[in-house]
Amino acid sequence: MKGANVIKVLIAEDQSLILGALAALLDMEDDIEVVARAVNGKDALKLAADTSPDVVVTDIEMPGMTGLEFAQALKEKQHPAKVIIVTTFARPGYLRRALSAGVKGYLLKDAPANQLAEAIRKVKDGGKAIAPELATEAWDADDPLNDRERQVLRLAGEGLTSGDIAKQLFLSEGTVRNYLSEAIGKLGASNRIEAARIARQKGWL
Amino acid sequence: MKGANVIKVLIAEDQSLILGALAALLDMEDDIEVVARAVNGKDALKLAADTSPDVVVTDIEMPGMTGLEFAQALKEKQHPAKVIIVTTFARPGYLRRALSAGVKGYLLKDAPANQLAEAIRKVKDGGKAIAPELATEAWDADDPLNDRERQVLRLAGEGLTSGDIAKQLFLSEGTVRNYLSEAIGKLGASNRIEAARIARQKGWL
DNA sequence: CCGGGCATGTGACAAACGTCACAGACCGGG
DNA sequence: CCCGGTCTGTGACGTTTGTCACATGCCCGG
Repeated sequence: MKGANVIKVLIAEDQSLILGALAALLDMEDDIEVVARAVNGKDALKLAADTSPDVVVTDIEMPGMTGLEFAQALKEKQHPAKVIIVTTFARPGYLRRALSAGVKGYLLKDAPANQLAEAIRKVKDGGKAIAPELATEAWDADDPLNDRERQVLRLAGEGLTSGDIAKQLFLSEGTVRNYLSEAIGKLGASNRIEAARIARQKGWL
Repeated sequence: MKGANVIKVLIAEDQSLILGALAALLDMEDDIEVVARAVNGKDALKLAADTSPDVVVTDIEMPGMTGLEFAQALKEKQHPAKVIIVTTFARPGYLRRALSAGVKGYLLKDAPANQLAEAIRKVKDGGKAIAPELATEAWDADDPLNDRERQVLRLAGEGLTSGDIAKQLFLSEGTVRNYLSEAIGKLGASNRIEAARIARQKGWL
């Protein structure tokens, strides 16, 4: 549990207070050493190259580059570090995207505090650590929206009218209404507001 | 910095991982001792009575009883503990409600990690600790909504139709439309969706 | 008791929304 | 080449939304 056997960890988290607190939590473990901290994905990418951590712990929602994009980038660079996502959001869509980015762990912020260290050890040894409440329902539904529907729905969720959306996407208003109608149908909603809410909650944005 | 001079702290935070991490962070300080932890406002209230902490650090958004309601309750019981709010949300409405509940500190989760301990010491000594980015803009706008408008707008933001809202609140549909129209006007929005978005973002729910 | 707020309801109207059937354009595979 | 998708647009239709003027009832202070 010492010397060369220490697990080197990089933490990425945009809320500094949480970042510091997580670091303090992990530093209490004998076999874990926090070798670097980053407040966004870009910094994390650079620091990962410099400090070659064994495991990266990252949030998802960060300004600039999200944790998911960061994991994707690490994978493309064939960096050997294992990635663990720690997030507030139990959204199946997030987990799916995370897994296809090669992420090895996905924990929720309301998991017990000791699970983080456990997950790090497990992942370091080649295992996986997925939050149990998500492991099962991850595959309950695929994102049924296509790109246009997603774009239109996102803008509708901001409060734009069909006409506004049409102008922004260079479509006719009728077409926008058609896409919205499609999306509402696919999501089982009864209007654009509910549809946007559902899509957001599932992580389909 | 030891013995009777240690500051006794209670932490309330619904995300266990963050709760544990914050506790670890504070336990590193010689003059601070975490005497209790709670994952919601109700537990916090009971533990505050049992352990008589000097300072309570609490999140706002927790299931059941929010941090703001908790602060209010502590004040009504005339409990001597000072309250520090730690939250993600820089919403003027929240800060205002917090201050009128007698809260002594209001920090954002993206503040530097060492500020929490600093804030605790400051508040313990009778001072205040308000996140600087909020201190100024706290008074830029008052919540213009009345209770009915708030209720109606909240439901509208969920995607309910005017008719649904009317049934739920035992109002006529026309009245619901009137309240919505009022709210939309007051908030400078152009439809219910935008109005809900604005109100949510300002912390007026 | 009166007057003025406030909460609630009504009716009417234009605008926006949601649905549907359908049509042209394009693109790829057989 | 034609056939089948997918994307986009149109027109029509009934429904919901947003706005406004106005009515009713209720309570509180003078």
